[in-house]
Amino acid sequence: MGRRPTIIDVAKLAGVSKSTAARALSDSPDVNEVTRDKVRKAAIASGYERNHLAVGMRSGRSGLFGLVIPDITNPFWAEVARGAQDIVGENGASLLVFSSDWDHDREASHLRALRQARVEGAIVNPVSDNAEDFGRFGVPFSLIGSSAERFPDTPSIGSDIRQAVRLGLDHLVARGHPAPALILGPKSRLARARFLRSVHEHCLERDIDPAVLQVEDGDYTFEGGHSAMQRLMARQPSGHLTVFCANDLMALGAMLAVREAGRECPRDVSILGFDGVPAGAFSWPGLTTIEKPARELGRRAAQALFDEIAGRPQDGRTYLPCRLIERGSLADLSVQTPLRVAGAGRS
Amino acid sequence: MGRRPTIIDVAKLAGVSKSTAARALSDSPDVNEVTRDKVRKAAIASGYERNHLAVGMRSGRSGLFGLVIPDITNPFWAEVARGAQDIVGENGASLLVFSSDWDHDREASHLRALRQARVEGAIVNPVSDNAEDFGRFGVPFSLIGSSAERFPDTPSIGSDIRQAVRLGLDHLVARGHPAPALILGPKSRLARARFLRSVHEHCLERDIDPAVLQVEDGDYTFEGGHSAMQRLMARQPSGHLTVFCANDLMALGAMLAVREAGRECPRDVSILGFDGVPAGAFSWPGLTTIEKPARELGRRAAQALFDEIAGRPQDGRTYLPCRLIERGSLADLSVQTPLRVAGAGRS
DNA sequence: GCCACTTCCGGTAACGTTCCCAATAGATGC
DNA sequence: GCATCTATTGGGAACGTTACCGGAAGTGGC
Repeated sequence: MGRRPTIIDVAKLAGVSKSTAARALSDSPDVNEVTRDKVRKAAIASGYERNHLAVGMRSGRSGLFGLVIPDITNPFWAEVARGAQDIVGENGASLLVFSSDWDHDREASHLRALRQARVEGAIVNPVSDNAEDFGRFGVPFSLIGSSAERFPDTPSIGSDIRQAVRLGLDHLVARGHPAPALILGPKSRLARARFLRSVHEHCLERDIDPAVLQVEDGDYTFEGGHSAMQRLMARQPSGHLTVFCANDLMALGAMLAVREAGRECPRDVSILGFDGVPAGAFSWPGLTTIEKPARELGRRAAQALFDEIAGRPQDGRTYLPCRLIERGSLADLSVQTPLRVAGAGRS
Repeated sequence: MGRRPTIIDVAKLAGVSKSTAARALSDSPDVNEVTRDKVRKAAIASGYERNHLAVGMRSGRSGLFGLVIPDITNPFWAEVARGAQDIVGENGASLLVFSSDWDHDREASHLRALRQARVEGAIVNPVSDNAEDFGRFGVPFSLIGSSAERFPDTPSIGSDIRQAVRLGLDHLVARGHPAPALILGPKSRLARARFLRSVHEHCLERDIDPAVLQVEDGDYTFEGGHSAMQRLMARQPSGHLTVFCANDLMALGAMLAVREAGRECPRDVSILGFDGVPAGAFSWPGLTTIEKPARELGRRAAQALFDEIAGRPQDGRTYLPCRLIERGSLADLSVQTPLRVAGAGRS
């Protein structure tokens, strides 16, 4: 009894040929309802389960999709994975998940595994800046994240950084912080340039000279944000300090630096993050931040894949809007300042 | 050129039979080195990549493994997934990842998908308390987490709750908190009973009457910890309060409640968590907690699977030790108290 | 010079499924 | 009653791989 039942066993049990059994179980219209019932009962009785390996071989459709992200342990990418998982599951397929650790070789090896598994499509956040790798990938794929911009002619999904930065700057200005300091990522990263460019554009729109903005480089880590904030405070030891961080982890690190320096957020220092990681909700004060639609990113990327495979028209690059989450890390200077200037205010 | 090259193409290009080509590429000793080289070159030249679907069908080994966890978005389970991913990858296989959302039907459907994909083995955190489901699973599997105890005769991995609780209680006693209040999970959960039982055992060992301990029920959420803490503070409005929470999320919720009540942690309230989630490092104060070895859990579960498949002897149930992480949420009453009592102290 | 043995290779079958084609039977039209 | 049509079924081939079996050389011993 070690063997799993095959469709031949089912056919035998139902007293029909394997062709008929296959037809019955795949809802083909060319089979008598009575026969279909008989086959279905036989399938259940024998504990038959379709062998997807064989199906994939015969039909060319493996029912498998691939996801290659930097690290499943990173909450942002976990959300992306979940979104992709959901859509892939809804379409009756399964998802192979890989973590590349931002490593070229690992990425390449995972892509090879994906091809060998004959996945029908793959969602990738590319570490590689070598477009050729993907040109010869040989499997439908959609790219996710900012580095996808390097591959202009493939469908890709990302968050709308320009809109996100506008959202952040609007909020900062409305709260009376017209010229925030910036804690950015390392110069080597494409995302840094994009973020900075967006800030500049929006500053110009508001007649703010971008050169006025203080800039510190971090490395997208907690520690990086922490030391960047220390440098910022050293440069401006008094007065209210406002910081717009390029990600939440650095913002959280900055918050710690503020507290260690004996200053208080948001009384002395205002902090705005960018990402929407869960930890931002548990800090004190809660981190005001701009949330990237991580799960939706994963859903869209998967959907794009199915659309592409089905031959439905593709959008090319899609940018998803971000959302501002107000928690408590931003002081409202717009109320305080008029009071001081005018010396009076209602209630 | 749409077709992917097969081993027959390679054989043709190399001027040998497909049997020889297959042998050459699978490192069989029964092939001349010169021929092997010829085949290898032909394989590279044609861009051949082994079709795992066909291999799986012929050999019965799909190179696929499955993982079913409650939610990949949960940092604990993401770590588990990562551990499993790493071990599976090291063995040249790939991992199918599913999220069950603690839902029976979803779990069942994912297990079916796993069987149909002909995975060689699966790692599951079972939602179901129905052992029969797994008895007839028909695929080697290893269980992970506390509910695995319901399946005594299958290999399973979990964290050592008794050891963890001992660690926590030792630390609490050493810091001068002999009788902490407890914020637990809901009564319906097996994990709650286990945690509570361990606490009782360790209390008895120290001649502490377990009945003295205040107990509040949470539901493992941030909000649940928040309201449980409010109830606790209402019951004991003054004096130092110490709380041992059954998970970090509730501990973080409790911390917020403390702050909202105008009390301060750790000055007025000491909090000990349990899990080791990353967010605990970003709170203020940092959460002192007991870390479960999540990634190692995943690694071990995967390793157990490979051992089982290879026919290596199995341990049955394995409990992995936890680790105390000291951050700042616990006051040191052992110093303070003697000072008050004795009225003097050095420096 | 014959036999046994090793080394290497080719042919064929099989894994489980689906697709295509042909065949059967009954129904319909004339 | 015969041709035609439809509904339903069965038989084979094919997907790409590996395992098994047998054969062809070459080697060495006597």
